[in-house]
Amino acid sequence: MTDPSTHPETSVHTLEAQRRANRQAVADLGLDPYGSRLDGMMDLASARALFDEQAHLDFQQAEADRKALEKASPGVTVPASPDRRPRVRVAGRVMLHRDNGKLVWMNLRDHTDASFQVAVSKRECSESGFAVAKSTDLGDLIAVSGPLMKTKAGEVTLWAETVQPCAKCLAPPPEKHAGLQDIELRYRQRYVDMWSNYETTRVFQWRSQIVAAMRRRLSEQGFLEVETPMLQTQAGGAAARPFITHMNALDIDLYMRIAPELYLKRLLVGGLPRVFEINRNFRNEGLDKHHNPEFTMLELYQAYGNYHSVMELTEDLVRHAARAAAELRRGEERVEPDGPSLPFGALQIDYGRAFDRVTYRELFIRGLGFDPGDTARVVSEAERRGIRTRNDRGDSIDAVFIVNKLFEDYAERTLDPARPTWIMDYPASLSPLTRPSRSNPAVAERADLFIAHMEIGPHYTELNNPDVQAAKFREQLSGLDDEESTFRTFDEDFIQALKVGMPPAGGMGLGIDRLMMLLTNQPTIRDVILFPLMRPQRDGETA
RNA sequence: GAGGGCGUAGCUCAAUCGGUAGAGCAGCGGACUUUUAAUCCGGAGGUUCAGGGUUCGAGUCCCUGCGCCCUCACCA
Repeated sequence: MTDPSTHPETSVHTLEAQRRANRQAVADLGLDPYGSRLDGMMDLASARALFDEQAHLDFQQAEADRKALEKASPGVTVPASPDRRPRVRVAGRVMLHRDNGKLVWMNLRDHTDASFQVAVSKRECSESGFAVAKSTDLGDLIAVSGPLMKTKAGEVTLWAETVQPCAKCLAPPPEKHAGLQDIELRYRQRYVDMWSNYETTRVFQWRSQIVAAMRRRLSEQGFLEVETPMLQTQAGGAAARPFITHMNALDIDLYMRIAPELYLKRLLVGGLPRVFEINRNFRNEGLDKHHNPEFTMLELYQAYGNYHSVMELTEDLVRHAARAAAELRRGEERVEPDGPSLPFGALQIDYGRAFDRVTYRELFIRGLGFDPGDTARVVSEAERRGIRTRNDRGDSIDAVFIVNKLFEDYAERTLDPARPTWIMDYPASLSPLTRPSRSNPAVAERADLFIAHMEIGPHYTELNNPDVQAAKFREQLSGLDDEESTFRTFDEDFIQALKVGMPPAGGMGLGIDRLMMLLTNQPTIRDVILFPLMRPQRDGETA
């Protein structure tokens, strides 16, 4: 292995070469530019909070008195002023560097504070600390210790006594005011995006804390978090194309899961009445501002519940999450601290009031002006609007799919995006795997939550009759084309589990990424996923 | 998968009808002990995404490829 630092001639850019030289200047002081263990460290926000106004004023006064006395009595040595100012040791990334000659001003950033001011004076700082400050580049990590004071302009500042290098930033940093703007670079080099654009770090801190609040809420309500297989021998629980991988030891193909559903239901059979999982699903499909091939889903099952009971649960959970988000985002414009209402782009979404409820049929009539059961009208209206009513072979497409196309294009869009809304009671024929309503077998006991025109999560009354489930599996399999039938199989073991007896249950899935877009006000799913999938770069390639 | 847009200095962005590729920041040399995107003086920095073509002349027009973004399609 060759150390690139000892071979700077290998196409090292000028700017990096300069930084390597500055790193050498630190090494020449006898210091390790890459630092070492430091105890008694404090984050920047905690340090700032420790500032003591009175101690600062007392010290200033004492110093003024001392200097006056020295002036009045030349030759007399006056003892140093008593200093009760809190002393702290902090570390951070250097965001700004203002070198005034014998006084260097820097602004540090860490995960708690976007800008924390440090002053390094040749008079008060250690000799090596001052030298380190002089050779510091933007983007370096440094540790600083000293008392907290306030400048003339009123800014809390660490007046450094020591400055130590922690890590050199050899890569030239983004523009110091605008930050890293290039969208592609922000995703590819998230580690630069995060420190350069402080908002990015905050969004991911919020995401983690909001999900933690949701976990606590579910735990309080008796739900147990579990982890079920991601590598599955058959990809079940949803209708989606899976990723296929291969296991060498058993020489079998495996599927990355598209949903945990069939395993979570096995746990209901096993006797856990309330289970949930927050984890990744993988779907081998397109990607856009609402889809990433791997995404995080909260899936939950409640024994002895139904779709109404899990709707109530979700409504409480989402409201609770919104409250947590509002608490974290307190002080932001259009954020109400107790959380009934949060901005999402131009919208202001109210999570406090009861979510709207509308049945599929009602919404269809509202959007289209006629009953979805009127098949002749459905076909004629579809044709009038240019929607296909025949497939490639010229056969009539089943009316229920035409109804749904009309529904998605003309009815869903009539929803108020600022009002979280449940669409309930989907046609049974559209939801073949859902339990039909006992009072009206034509509708499925299913509800879907929509916010800001995004589908957030389906809610179901689960099937627990093994014979009905088996029949529905078979029905689903019979209608598949060649491609689909390669990865859609009959899950014998799941049917076996249902034969053992699964309690009646409500189940739901909640798209965590989309919910986080809403609660952190981010326009695309990539902005709430730390490392969204990017096509690999083939640099240096010539045609 | 289809259509549209974009790709210029390390970063953020300009460049009129096809006519010598510019600025700010960063970086470099110098001055400066209360600065706030510090300021002042001086100098430096380019395979205009890659490859080909048209032209006296291409960042600009044409073709191909790569990547990103947007819209649509696919997609519980």
